Amino acid sequence: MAKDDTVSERSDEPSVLADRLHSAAIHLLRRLRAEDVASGLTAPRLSALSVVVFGGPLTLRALAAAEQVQPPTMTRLVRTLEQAGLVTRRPDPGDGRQVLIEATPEGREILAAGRARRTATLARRLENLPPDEREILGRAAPLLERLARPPD
Amino acid sequence: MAKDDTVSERSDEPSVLADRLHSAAIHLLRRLRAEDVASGLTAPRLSALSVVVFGGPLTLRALAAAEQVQPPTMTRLVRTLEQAGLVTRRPDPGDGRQVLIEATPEGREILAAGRARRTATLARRLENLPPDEREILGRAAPLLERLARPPD
DNA sequence: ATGCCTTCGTTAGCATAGCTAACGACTCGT
DNA sequence: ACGAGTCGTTAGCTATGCTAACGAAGGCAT
Repeated sequence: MAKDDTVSERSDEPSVLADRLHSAAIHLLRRLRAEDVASGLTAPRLSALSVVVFGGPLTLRALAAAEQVQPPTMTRLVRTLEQAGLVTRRPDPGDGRQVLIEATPEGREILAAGRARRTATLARRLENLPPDEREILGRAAPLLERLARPPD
Repeated sequence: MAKDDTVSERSDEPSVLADRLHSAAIHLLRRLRAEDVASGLTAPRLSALSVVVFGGPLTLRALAAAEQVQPPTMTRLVRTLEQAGLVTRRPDPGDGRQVLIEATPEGREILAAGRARRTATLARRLENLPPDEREILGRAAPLLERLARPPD
């Protein structure tokens, strides 16, 4: 192997790059799980709540699609958020089948606090990064989000 | 909010960047889950197998630490890999408490095939990316892996 | 050499989060 | 008005994470 491939290896081969991004995603999430527990909001809950807070009222199906999860999974997720008083559910006035999910003021507060606590560790380490490396990550973030989105 | 912040927002604020990286990691993994199922190897199994294949024989505890998971979780993970014939477990000759985990030839084959299948979708999309964007991701991958590692 | 303390891996039991299948309620087009 | 399609839920399964508790093995001091 190359002498200093630990950090500097520049995976130009797409399949290798894909693999490394995938591996990095797994380990990054495991790394943050501890903070999740402390905040009382697990990763999926926090992620879903975030969409509800910033995405305004939306139907359960839309929320499930946004989170790339099947509807039953989102039903359960929303129920726990509702029981915690972070979101409300009300029937759509125009279509009785649909349910509109909206964040409560408390949900918005909790989200802000939870996000802060959860990303504190990561943010601290980002602050200690050299500016050029932080710059790279700053540009990579939108690309990663795009990669995670459905094909079109 | 800004009009076109969906993709182009350049999160310079560390806490915002941390949050976006976290969100991207969640969605990226959900995106790849379908391929996981098809390959018969879930994300944690594939990740652990990868460490065993490339990290040579190692103890269960070391593997758990490498995967940032508690020992009981790794015990179960290894058992399923062993039942699938992808790894072997043998007692450490020098220390009867420890167990050495090693990949079988079949494990190496399956890993290669599984990784290929799993990352195929992602790799295909990476190939379609403009060279400059792929370059950014190529440089970001090692940084992300470093971020996910324990402090020091 | 004996005993205590630590370390390793396992078992047991719990919570969460994903999925599919099946179903009732509702809408809509004909 | 009725049949087809859509929405959300329930039921039930699997996988993955955790902590607590335990037995087996090693290490060290006396």
